[in-house]
Amino acid sequence: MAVSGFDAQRDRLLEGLHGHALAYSELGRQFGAALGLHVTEANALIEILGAQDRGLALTQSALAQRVGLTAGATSSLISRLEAAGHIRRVRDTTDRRVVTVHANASVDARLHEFFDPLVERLSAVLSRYPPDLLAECDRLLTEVGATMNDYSREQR
Amino acid sequence: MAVSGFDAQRDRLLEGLHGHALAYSELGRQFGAALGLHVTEANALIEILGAQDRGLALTQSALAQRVGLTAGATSSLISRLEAAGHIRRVRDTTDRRVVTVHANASVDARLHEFFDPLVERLSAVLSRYPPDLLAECDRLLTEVGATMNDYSREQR
DNA sequence: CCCAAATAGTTACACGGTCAAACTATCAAG
DNA sequence: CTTGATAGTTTGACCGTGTAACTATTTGGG
Repeated sequence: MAVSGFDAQRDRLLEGLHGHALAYSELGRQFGAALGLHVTEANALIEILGAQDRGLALTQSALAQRVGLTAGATSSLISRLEAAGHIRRVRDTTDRRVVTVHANASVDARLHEFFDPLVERLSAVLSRYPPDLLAECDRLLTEVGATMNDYSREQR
Repeated sequence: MAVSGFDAQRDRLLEGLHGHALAYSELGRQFGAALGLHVTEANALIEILGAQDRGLALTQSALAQRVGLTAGATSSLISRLEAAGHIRRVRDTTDRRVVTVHANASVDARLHEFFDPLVERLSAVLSRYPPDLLAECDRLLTEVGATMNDYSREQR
C-alpha cells in the first residue's frame, strides 16, 4: 500500500515535471515565432539572454551544449542571430580561442515583454505557498535536476 | 526584505524548473541517438510511448501539438517512425478522419531500458522526502504548469 | 435528405538548418 | 620550440519542416 501509493505519487511528480518541460518548450517556440526565429534559434536566444540576465556571458561551446548542437551548427546559428541583429560575438581576451555571445538590449526587452507577465502570474501562484515549502520544493527540484544531469553524463 | 527574499526564492524555483527542462531535453536526445533518431523523432516517440504506458493512444493532431509541428511535418515524421518499425498508424473506428499512433513492444522495452534506471534513482531521491511534502510539491507543480499552459494558450 | 463548412490527415516541393569533415587559430605542457 | 589539445569557422550534402493544395470524413442547418 505505502509502496504503491509512493509509486503513484512519484509518477505524478515526474509527470508534472514532464508537463512543465513541454510547456516551456511551447513558450520558447512562441517567443521565437514573435521574432521570426526558428525553434533552435529561439532556444539559443533564450539561453543567451537568461545567462546575461544573471550577469554571465555564454561561450559558444557552452551554448552548443545547452541547445544540443555541434560546434559547426552552433557557429552557423550564432551567425544567423548576429545577422538578424539580436546578438554579437566577442572574442575573449584571456583566451583568444574563446568566443562569448552577447545579446542586444532591444532583444532583452522583447524577452521581458514576453515572459514578465507570466512570471507575475507564477509569482502570484507561488506566493500562496508558505516560504518553507517553497524552499523544500526548491531543494527537491535541485536534487532531481542533479540526478538527471548525472545520469545523462553517464550515457555519453 | 520579505519581498526581495520571495523574489529570489521564486527565481531559484523557476531556474530549477528550467534546468529540469534542459536535462529532460538532453535525455531525449540521448535516447534518440541510441535508436538512430533525429531530435524531433525521439521527442515524438517518447510522447507516443508515454501516452501508451498510461493506457492512451495519441492522435496525430495531439502528437503534433505536443512536439510543436504542423500536420504535414507530423505526418511525415510518423511515416519515418513507421518505416523504422517503431510505430504504426491505426485509423479510428468512431471517426474515420482520425489516426492514432501505436508504438511497438520492442521500442517500449528500449524506452524502459533507458529510463527505468533513472526513475529508480529519482525514486530514491524522492523517498527521502515526507509524503505530505511530495503531495504539496506535486500540487505546486501542477499549478505552475497550468499557469504556463494558460498563458501559452493566450499567446496563440 | 442534401449541401456547405469544418475537421483530420496526406502529398509534393522548395528552403534552409544541421552534421561531419577539414580547416585555422590559440593555448598548454614537456 | 614543438606537439597535442582545445575553440571555433567553413563547406557541402542530406533531409526535416512549413506551406499549399489536396482527399476523406463529419457535423450542422435548412
